[in-house]
Amino acid sequence: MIDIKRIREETDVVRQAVADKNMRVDIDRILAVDGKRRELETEFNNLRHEQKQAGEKIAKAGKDEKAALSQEMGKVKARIQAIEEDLAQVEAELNELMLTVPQVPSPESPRGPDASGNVEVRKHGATRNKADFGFPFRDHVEIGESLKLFDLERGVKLAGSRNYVLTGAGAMLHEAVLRLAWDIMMEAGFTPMTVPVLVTEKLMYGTGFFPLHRDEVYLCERDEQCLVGTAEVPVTGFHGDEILSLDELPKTYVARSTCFRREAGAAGRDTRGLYRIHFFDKLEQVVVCKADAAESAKWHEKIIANSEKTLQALELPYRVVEVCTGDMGQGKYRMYDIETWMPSREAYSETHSASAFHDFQARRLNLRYRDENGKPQFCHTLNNTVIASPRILIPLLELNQLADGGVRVPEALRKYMGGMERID
RNA sequence: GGAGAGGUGGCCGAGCGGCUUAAGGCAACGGUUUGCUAAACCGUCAUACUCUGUAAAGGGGUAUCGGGGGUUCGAAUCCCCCCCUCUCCGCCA
Repeated sequence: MIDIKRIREETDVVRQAVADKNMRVDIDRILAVDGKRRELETEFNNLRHEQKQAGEKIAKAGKDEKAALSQEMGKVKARIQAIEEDLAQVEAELNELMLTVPQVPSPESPRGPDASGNVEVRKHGATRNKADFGFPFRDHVEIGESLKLFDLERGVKLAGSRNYVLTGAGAMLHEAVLRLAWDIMMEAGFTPMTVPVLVTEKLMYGTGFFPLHRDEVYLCERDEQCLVGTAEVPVTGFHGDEILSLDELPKTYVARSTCFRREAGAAGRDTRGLYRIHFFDKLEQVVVCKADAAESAKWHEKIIANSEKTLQALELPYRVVEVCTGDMGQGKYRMYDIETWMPSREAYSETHSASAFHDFQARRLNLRYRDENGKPQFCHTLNNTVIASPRILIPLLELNQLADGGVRVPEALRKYMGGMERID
């Protein structure tokens, strides 16, 4: 959500944001409905004022006068009820429209229509293609099946397409990666938490996933709850409807959760292996800080650094990409993806996503703090993947495969795997 | 899942149709007093929208007593539905 005043006062800026983000939002309609709302509200307020004053008079009046006044106020009551009905309708429409208005992106974000407009910021580590291995390259599916690291067929048997079961050393590797990431975040001083993964719809609106991305979410409609696609949802919502004091900011949280995604728009895409699946585990970092662009930007850098540190510990080559306006999504102010090199795809592929929202989520969540002058302000929120598995196992297995068919375990993971140096 | 009791400002807690613009207390903040601290005393002490107004400020109005609907000239107060919390019972990792 953005401030409606901004739509009134900086209409062109908002229009440009809609265009830059490749969205369609009827700004004129919003302005019209907002005007109508204010008109009705003023009338409502005036009538209520009249009603309240009359109420005082009636309380003190004699019997006859009381009856006369009451009858008179009956008319006012009817008008108030009519206006209330109109107002409710207008407010509902305005709210619905407002939920679709994008955050105005950073002037520094590259402008572009889609992923093609994203800009590489930096690279780390040496990449290797299939031909560079010096022995017949096997992709992660072949490695996993031969070493019994996961079972895709039985995953489908249990839960349908895009499901899987990690087994044996595969499950161990999955846990090891998450535990390494956990320890890195503990060292960074973030506060760990466990959070519900089945949450209210209100929270999905609050974090900006609804209404636009409803199709991508599993609904438990009988209970009016949703399975989250990321721990960002409950963690960012943790302080919703609160006014934090300045001295308790920033809040730096990290939470592991299973993430559920319908992948509704991706039918037929990335169907092989563990790349695009309906559930996975992710360690997510979330920062809530004061509404200061520089402060917010500083934390954005910090949470990206945490993720890079994790990838470096895993010895994985990656690049950081700045996401352009057309690809960043409705709520984002600025966004970076980290893409890890995957030899089977002969490409860097998205494994992390670092977003700065400014006050977009905080407004929807009513997440505030009291500033230096004691005035409530909306916080800024940010989040980034620390590690998501099993997707990260794709480059991990492929890049560490050995000529003899085994897989080398990276140094940093060995202590989480009982000292195991290789998987055979 | 069954039975009962509740949900009022940052917290405690009164109010159960119109002298409530939500009493009183605690905490917090500002001030007076003081050698310092404490105490005492005085003051401030919700949020949102809106109108008015200013260099800042300020002032007026409306809404909000878990959420929604209803009754009434008038609802924190009465009625209905929902949500949540607590106690007891049942079930359970």
